[in-house]
Amino acid sequence: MSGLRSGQVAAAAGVNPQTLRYYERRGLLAEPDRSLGGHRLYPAETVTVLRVIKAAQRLGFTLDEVAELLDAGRHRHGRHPDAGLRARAQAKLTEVEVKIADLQVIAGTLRAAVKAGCDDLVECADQPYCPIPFATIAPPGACSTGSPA
Amino acid sequence: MSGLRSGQVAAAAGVNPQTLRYYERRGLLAEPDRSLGGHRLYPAETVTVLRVIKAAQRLGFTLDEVAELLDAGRHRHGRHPDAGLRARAQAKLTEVEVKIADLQVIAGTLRAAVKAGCDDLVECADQPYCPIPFATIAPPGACSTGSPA
DNA sequence: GGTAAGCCTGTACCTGAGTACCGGATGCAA
DNA sequence: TTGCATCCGGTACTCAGGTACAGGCTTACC
Repeated sequence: MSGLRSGQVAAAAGVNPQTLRYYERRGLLAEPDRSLGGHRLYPAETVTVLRVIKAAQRLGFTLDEVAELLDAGRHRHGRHPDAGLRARAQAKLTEVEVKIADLQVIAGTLRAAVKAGCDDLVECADQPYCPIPFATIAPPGACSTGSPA
Repeated sequence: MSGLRSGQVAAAAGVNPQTLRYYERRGLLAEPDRSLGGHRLYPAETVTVLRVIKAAQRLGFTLDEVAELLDAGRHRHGRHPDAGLRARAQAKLTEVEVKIADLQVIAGTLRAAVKAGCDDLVECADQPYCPIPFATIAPPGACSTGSPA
């Protein structure tokens, strides 16, 4: 027995072996047991944890957020309402929806630019027919929510 | 006369003065004339160029891409079809559309997770009812285009 | 001509998520 | 027991798009 070596875990989860140490530093993976010589020996469930991390990242969570999510799961869930995955997923969903709306505005602008046949940005900027909103263009995420939280 | 000083240009365009030097290094802004003492003196149109840069960034172009776009505009347009703003805007539009589709998949997954009431990622990963696709989750942008270019 | 604000160059730092390299130690199989 | 793959730690680097700081010079106004 003993456990899986870092290379095995990395291969099984499809990540770079260095990433395991990185996640350990970041608090996403618990420090595993060691062999007598100091090599890491992981329990099999580490592979699951890694898959979970990758899935959460895919859903838009940062590593810090993933670390909190994992922690929230470990410390008995349901303590206070913000801590759970459900609430955070809801918040992240809102974020993603805002981002989608933002990109849709951008797509609309690009479509208009293509249609209008703009072919030189600097020249265009002075023309009245150019659909690109040079002056009023907002930084990403600046709109749609009334107050900055 | 002489031109605008860097602080004036930066203020007029709403950017950090350091950013002007940064853009100059990156090839987005031409090297301006200097005063006898070595201070930069910008023509008024630089403010327009900065606004254009910011607008293009907002539309999803990287600074390298913006530099190319500006260059393409300067070197007489219409040479070959890829070079123009129109073609690039079309390509960028496709990129943005892919990103939107990707985020919509993510939003759908988050909605499903909220609805299913998942509350602990690691536990969830072993449950059959959990809607989060841990195993099959793809890296961003991996789908929808058949071959990796 | 004095003084303060502004500008100069060069270098270092920031975020986020890793990846790469180094010299040395360990694990495992033949 | 030898040899080689793997792993160790620590450090440095990557990408993108800036931002900050230090130490010194210039400009502008009174």
